[in-house]
Amino acid sequence: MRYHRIPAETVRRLPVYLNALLLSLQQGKSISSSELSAIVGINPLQIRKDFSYFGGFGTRGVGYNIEKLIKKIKKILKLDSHHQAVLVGAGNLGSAVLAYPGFAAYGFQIAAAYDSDPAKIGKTINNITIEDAENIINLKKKNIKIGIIAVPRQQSQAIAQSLVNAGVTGILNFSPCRLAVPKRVKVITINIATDLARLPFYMPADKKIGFALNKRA
Amino acid sequence: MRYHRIPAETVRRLPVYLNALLLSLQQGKSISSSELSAIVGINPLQIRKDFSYFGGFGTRGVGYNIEKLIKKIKKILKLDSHHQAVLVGAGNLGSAVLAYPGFAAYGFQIAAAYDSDPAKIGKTINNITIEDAENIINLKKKNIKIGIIAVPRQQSQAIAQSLVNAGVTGILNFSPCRLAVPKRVKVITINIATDLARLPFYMPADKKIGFALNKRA
DNA sequence: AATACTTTGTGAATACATTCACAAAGTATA
DNA sequence: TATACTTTGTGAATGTATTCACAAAGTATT
Ligand SMILES: NC(=O)c1ccc[n+]([C@@H]2O[C@H](COP(=O)([O-])OP(=O)(O)OC[C@H]3O[C@@H](n4cnc5c(N)ncnc54)[C@H](O)[C@@H]3O)[C@@H](O)[C@H]2O)c1
Ligand SMILES: NC(=O)c1ccc[n+]([C@@H]2O[C@H](COP(=O)([O-])OP(=O)(O)OC[C@H]3O[C@@H](n4cnc5c(N)ncnc54)[C@H](O)[C@@H]3O)[C@@H](O)[C@H]2O)c1
Repeated sequence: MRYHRIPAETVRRLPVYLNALLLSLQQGKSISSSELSAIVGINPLQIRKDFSYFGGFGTRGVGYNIEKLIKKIKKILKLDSHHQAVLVGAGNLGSAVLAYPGFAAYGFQIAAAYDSDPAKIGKTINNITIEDAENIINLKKKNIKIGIIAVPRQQSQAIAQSLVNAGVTGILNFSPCRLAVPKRVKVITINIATDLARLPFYMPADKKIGFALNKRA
Repeated sequence: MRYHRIPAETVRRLPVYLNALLLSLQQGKSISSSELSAIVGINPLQIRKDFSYFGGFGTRGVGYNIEKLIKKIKKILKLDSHHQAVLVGAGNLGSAVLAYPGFAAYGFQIAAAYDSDPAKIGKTINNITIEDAENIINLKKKNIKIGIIAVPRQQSQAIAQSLVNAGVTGILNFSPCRLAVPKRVKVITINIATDLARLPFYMPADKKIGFALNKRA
């Protein structure tokens, strides 16, 4: 079981498989790579290769035991234990994240939320009372190692710094900017605007109807 | 100028460069690949290689003319014309997207929003009045070709179908599922939960203090 | 038990992406 | 104008990821 050496692209796909497998639990006991492929839209050969990186454990002629596979993927991704996270910035996006129930399936729980706006501090969303961002200290003692940043771009670096100082070693960042952090801290940035911005590149160009008519004439 | 042949990874980075360049416009007239690198956190060699795919246009010894570079990237990404989009699902996440002013910098404008909840239909967010999702028809006539999906997972496929029927050829999907669409339609899925789920994999394991003490003793 | 069929698993081949090494073309300075 | 310096640009080399071809190991059927 060589946990290192798992390709980054495989690590990116594993949670997608996990998501599909959790939904397939009711369907039956086992699932084949081609059935899984139909759900997630990833080539079955790729799926088998991905699983092979941490040791084959399907049964030939049948497929993969779903429960076993879920356990295995959770272990690889370190999702076999629960994770507490804090949210910083309870604005539009932050509130949506705070209200989302879907993180629990992966073992995540948002344990606290922070903002700097006095109008927001003290309010409660989804049973979490928003605290003053000044109080982001010693999260390690509460066993919190994940921070979610949803503050304006200009404030993100300072917040990242506070989180790291408080003991956070993993950050999910929604701000459209790079965060400078120590090497041991992992940052995953979700940049909604840049994802939207590459959509037109892949879209077909408009057909010029006038031109088509000209060709006909 | 071979617009095809641009690597997918380069297309992914171009909007990131664009974002940084728009912010650098005030700073000066030109920017070097290493200065840009400092902002975006991407190796300068990689940056130059990326730009070289659509023809070198920096000046050696100086760098790249920022305005010219912005124009060029916008053209490649087809962001030189404006794009109208519709949002479907004005819930927590959808409302955040609707309220976000940052898409305008890339030439995007949300022209309409839809929901199926009678309690939401008729409400106005950011000058957009939410319409009944039944009315997603003939968007092509209004020159709308981009749809943003922020409805619950179970409803996403049906909404995708409606959007495609209405003439949409590009979809930004926030639902944690695959969407089956015709080949000509491009889907980019942002799956916040799966991005969060691969964070623990990269985070350092806890140091067991007790064990460390034992070693000392 | 033999045969046909299904599905996993893997080394090798291919495709794709990044990095290297260095030439080319500019600026700045004496 | 020569020399030093800076920065871009690119073919080749290296590294990473995907796909191919096929063996291996199971199930189902006769
Ligand atoms: N909403 C979107 O669709 C969207 C899209 C792309 C990117 N983003 C990015 O996500 C981030 C959040 O966006 P949003 O739309 O929720 O913005 P928002 O303005 O609605 O929310 C930001 C929140 O952060 C709080 N805040 C500001 N400074 C703070 C500080 N120092 N400490 C703690 N809290 C602080 C504000 O009080 C506010 O509640 C931004 O960086 C934005 O660029 C959002
Ligand atoms: N909020 C998050 O942080 C988060 C994180 C990960 C994924 N997501 C995904 O994003 C999507 C939206 O999440 P959300 O938190 O905004 O959910 P939400 O429940 O707050 O909003 C969903 C909205 O869609 C509307 N809707 C339902 N069926 C519809 C239909 N047929 N046509 C039009 N509108 C319809 C609902 O009325 C509601 O307003 C979901 O698929 C969710 O899984 C959200």
